[in-house]
Amino acid sequence: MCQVRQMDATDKGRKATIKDVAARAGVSPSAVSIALHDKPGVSASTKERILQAASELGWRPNQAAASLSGHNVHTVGLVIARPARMLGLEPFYMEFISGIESVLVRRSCSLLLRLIEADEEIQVHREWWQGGRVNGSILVDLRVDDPRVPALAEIGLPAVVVGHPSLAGPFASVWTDDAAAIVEAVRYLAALGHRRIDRVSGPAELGHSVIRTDAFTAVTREMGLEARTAVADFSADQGSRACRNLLLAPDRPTAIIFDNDIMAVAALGVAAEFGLSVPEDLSLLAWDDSQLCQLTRPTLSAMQHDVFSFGAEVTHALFGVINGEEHVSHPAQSPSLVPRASTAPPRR
Amino acid sequence: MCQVRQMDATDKGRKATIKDVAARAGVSPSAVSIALHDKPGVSASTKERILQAASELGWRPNQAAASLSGHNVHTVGLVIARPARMLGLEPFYMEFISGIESVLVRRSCSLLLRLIEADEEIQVHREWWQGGRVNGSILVDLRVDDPRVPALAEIGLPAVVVGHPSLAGPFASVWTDDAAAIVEAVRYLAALGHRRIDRVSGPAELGHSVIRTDAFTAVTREMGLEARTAVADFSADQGSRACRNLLLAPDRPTAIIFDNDIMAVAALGVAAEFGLSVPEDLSLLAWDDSQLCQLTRPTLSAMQHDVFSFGAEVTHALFGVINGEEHVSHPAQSPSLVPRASTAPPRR
DNA sequence: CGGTGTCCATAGAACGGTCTAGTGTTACTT
DNA sequence: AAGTAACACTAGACCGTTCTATGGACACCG
Repeated sequence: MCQVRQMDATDKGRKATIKDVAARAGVSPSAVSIALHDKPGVSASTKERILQAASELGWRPNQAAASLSGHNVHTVGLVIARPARMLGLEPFYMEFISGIESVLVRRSCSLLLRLIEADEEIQVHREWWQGGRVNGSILVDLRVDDPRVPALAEIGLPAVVVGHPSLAGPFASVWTDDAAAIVEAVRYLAALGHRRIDRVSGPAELGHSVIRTDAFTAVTREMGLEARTAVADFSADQGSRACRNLLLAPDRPTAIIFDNDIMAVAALGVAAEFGLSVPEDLSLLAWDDSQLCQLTRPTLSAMQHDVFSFGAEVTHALFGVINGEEHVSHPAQSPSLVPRASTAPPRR
Repeated sequence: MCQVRQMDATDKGRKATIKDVAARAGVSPSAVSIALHDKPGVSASTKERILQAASELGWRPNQAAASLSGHNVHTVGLVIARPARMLGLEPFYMEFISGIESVLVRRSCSLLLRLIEADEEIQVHREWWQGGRVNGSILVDLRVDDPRVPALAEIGLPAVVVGHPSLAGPFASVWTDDAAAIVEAVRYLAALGHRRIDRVSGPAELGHSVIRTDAFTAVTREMGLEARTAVADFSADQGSRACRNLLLAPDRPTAIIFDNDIMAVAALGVAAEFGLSVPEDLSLLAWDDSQLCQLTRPTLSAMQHDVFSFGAEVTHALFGVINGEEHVSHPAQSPSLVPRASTAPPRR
């Protein structure tokens, strides 16, 4: 792909190296390294002189070189396996990334981000970790028996899993209690009087879909409700299709729960198609509350979840892992119900 | 900050190096390097054997090492100077980043992303470029006489500026013709019959705000319209405040143009506060069309702009620069007007 | 006065690649 | 058959750090 750095680039403003700094301060490169890292081994006065020289030359240590000798690279990795187009549409990831950055900023760290199409995620992480380009990574969208878990544990990548510990294997994890949230959602709708509650889930292979589906099945059965889950992929398209299918069934639901906000918004359109008014004929409940839910008419009730803080917490946990702390895993705040205009008792 | 990699990490799954591959294939490390890069110097059979050995060991060259010897690092940089919280709320950046990734994916490249708070952007780029961590960078949010331009040109960073060539100095740039778009917007509103058209702009120090403001002033004067620009910062808060100020003026506007979509959405709320109905009493026109504009009631007319493609084009241009191509600068598609329900002829 | 620490500072070997300047082999000229 | 060109391959320097030895200088101790 892209070529070697341009010639006209390298001869301009040749970068200062540790040697230049050492020469200017009249010491050896080793002394410079020691001074920079606040290690014992140079006198206060020499250190002063070295730092002075470094700042005069505008020198910052070359991280690639530092990484080669096994040092901190001030970078964490994130690989997302979704088509690029979708990333821009889904509020979740951007908020999550913002949350990550909010922690990184404080430590002057960067995020190495890669979107992939197929199943190359393990490769990418290997390359990043073994190539010393990241200090650790965040793993998202865990599937059941995710192959990443054994593979990345094997190479010793410091990582935090976003998802339930049951999915995380030996890795630390930060998760939301999706089962509890599903129970809360179902109880709420049942309390309003709904007896047939359906649900549109995310991809079945995702670990949290499974957890939610299991909890949903259990709680509805326990409460003696009619229930069904249709599977979609978080996109508006598949969300509306799934919603349509549910509404076409002979025993039409009076309430539907969605696994994200995009699909719930799409369902508003489907309800209109069917001539159903929301919430009188059909209640809709979204997940991953975002601005979207407040901008629609009617506004959407949602399981609210502070994704920004979630991202921050995950990143915080990752630094815990990197620093070798124990007991890093913990649940994040559970989604909580925000009733808005899209849920109400069923008609009659 | 974070520590050196953990011990229990490095002793697990020790990474294969070029030497291991060389040993297994029975050749020298140089031969491996040559084979990997498809350079002349090894026979077809040896090359085959080497690649075989490499794949058996799962070896990928260490990019930090490669970077040290002046090689491609498959990474481009992006620094954004906004508070982390805002990033998640504004659809623009996420779509822009998705567009960038859509091009990077095809070349197996990563994006190195950094959010900063103060004026440290030049530092970050220096570190990345001189440290061989990126092959080039994308510069966004250019200000008038932006200090980044001379500083980064000086160190020879390959970069593409997102913004008008007049802001880009020696750098290549990709830009939208904001002046033409402003003219289109004003002509449209004037054609509907509006005589007093106001505008809420982004921060005055941003280069494209200046360009839009100048064009706005020029075209309204030329057409003999009353016009005024209030300055905000793209946030919903400041957007509504600015909008309120404009509506409180004795000669109230019948139409307002906004510099992004968030502020336009916020203005819907302000109109409601004032008891003004949109579009009868007040027409609103947004910029940077996104899902938001279609989800509000009434839907918002907007200057539509394919931000995803824009990001892709910018990235494409950056690879052009990195590969030493000439004539990389070019305008991107101009925003075009999408009339929806928030614009109409003024009452009476 | 020799031995033993402590403190400063340095030399030099990694780290994992790339690349230049070779060294041997062949094969082809003449 | 000697000269040479083309090819296959390698030794070793180098990139910019960090880090482990190690060496001097000086003070303190017995």
